[in-house]
Amino acid sequence: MHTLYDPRQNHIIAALPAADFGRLFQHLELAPMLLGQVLGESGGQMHHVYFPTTAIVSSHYVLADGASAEFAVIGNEGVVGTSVFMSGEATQSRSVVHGAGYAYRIKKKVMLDEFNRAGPMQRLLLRHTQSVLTQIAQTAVCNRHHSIDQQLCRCLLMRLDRSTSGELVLTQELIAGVLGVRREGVTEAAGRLQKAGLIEYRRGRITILDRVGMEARVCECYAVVKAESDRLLNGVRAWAPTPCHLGRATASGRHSCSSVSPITPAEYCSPACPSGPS
Amino acid sequence: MHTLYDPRQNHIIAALPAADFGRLFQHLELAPMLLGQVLGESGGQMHHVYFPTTAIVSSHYVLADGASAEFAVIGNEGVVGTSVFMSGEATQSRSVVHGAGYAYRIKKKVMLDEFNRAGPMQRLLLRHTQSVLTQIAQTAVCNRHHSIDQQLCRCLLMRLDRSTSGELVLTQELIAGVLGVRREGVTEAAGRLQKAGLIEYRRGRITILDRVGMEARVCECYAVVKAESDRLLNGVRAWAPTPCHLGRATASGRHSCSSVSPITPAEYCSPACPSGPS
DNA sequence: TCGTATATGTTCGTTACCACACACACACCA
DNA sequence: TGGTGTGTGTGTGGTAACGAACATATACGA
Repeated sequence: MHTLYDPRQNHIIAALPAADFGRLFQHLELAPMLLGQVLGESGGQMHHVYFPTTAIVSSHYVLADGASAEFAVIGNEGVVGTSVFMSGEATQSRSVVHGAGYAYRIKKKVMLDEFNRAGPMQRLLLRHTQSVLTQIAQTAVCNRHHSIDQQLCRCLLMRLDRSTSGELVLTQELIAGVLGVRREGVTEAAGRLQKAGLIEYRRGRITILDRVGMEARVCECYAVVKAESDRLLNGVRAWAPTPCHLGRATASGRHSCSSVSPITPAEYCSPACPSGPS
Repeated sequence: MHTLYDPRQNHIIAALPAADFGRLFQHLELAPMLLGQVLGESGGQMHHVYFPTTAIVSSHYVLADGASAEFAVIGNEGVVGTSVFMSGEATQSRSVVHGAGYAYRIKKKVMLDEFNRAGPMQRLLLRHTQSVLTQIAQTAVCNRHHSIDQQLCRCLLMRLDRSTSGELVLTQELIAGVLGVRREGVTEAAGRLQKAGLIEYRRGRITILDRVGMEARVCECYAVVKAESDRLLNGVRAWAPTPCHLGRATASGRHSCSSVSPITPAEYCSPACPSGPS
């Protein structure tokens, strides 16, 4: 359907109505994303907004002493550079390419103008920002409560979801930086996963052998973030319902009191609802 | 200047131009916020957006096993219920009143209409959301790298900043839930702070005796979040400059390349720039 | 083909935090 | 005034992750 280089490989671009897409098309610039390339530096401004197609971008914080931790992974489901339209001007985070590939980028000013039209693009961008917000919050809790093993699973699965091939190109050193733990800790955790037959790796390349096994070992954070991301993305595409297992705290039916949402109440807890964490 | 019950005690409301404020005024409803009151449940929808004046609200995640961790504290500088205008419909977080007081609330639909005017209110809300985003991300990193002592300091200082009195009403049990650690850990940390003469406490009431000492002991996260919050807030009020110490990674002058921002470049690094962390 | 940089594996003692158990004490109400 | 509940203090042992030092293996270019 799509050619190899089609901006609509990015879900946000793909969700745009034809008119909006047509207007933006001429401003979309194909940008090769090299492993390790820095898109946005902490405290700096971004001059473009990036819509990854095959690339994977990691956003993380770097503390004064050099310690860091990732709080979001963005692939072709999202956009890098939310601070541009969030009126933030600068961002406190650092965005680095963790999976080589391509992205389409748009100049900051063009993006701002498009955002200020308050049309579909604005809605899409805000939804995505909301999903990133969820991802960050979940990461905060995950960092507090879950083991390195679980977080390694989460890290790998999130990257696999955004990867075109089944093999991930990343070193344990890099993962350690991402998770904010020691490299040795990652070596040990990865060793355990390999011994369990879940993954296989060699010098900077990791292959997930048993996806189901990984999902059984990962903490709930992975499923929650994925479900929320899917919900918000589907929401902008086809106004799909909230997955029912997300409403565990209000299962008494508060969902149905929606008055302004375009979601069809009758669709709640449809068969398409993904299964929750084990 | 303000009466005791004035919505403009909330900084976002206060930053609205007269015309916008006038339009919204009739929809602002004073709501007493009781300690422990739940404003938004995980997975549920919010029917109002809250602008705290004297109340303090804590947003946190609750994991499936009941473990939790706070990722944002919101007082009169912000707004509770961002998911309403972020097109999210539902939120994955839980918002609880941690400081009794008042807030003004607006019905969801009114808020949405106002947001979709794409005027000053939208800009204000997006800026605040960006600041919350920073707060969450920093919390994620803080949870990973910093000690309970430091996080307790951060927790207390953030609440003190948003409190009207110098005495905080919260138990160690509550703090433990906020930080996502054991109650005993908080007892020990609080004991150390008291022994050092920084705080004084008795059964559910904590007084900060030595603010400077607390700021010396807290991790950088407190200062970073506060600076970013101030920057974004000042930005919406008087289009004030980015505090110079925030631009450490791009001190070579990338700030001044702003082309679409209404910030006056000449004002960068003005004398009003707050001092950074020690 | 070999040298080298880089990635991974392994060990040690140390530390912060956890889980559980229980003693104490203040505040409030009957 | 004395009971009761809730908040706080303390101790014991266990564990996950840390910090540092070092051993080994792989990929790749000279």
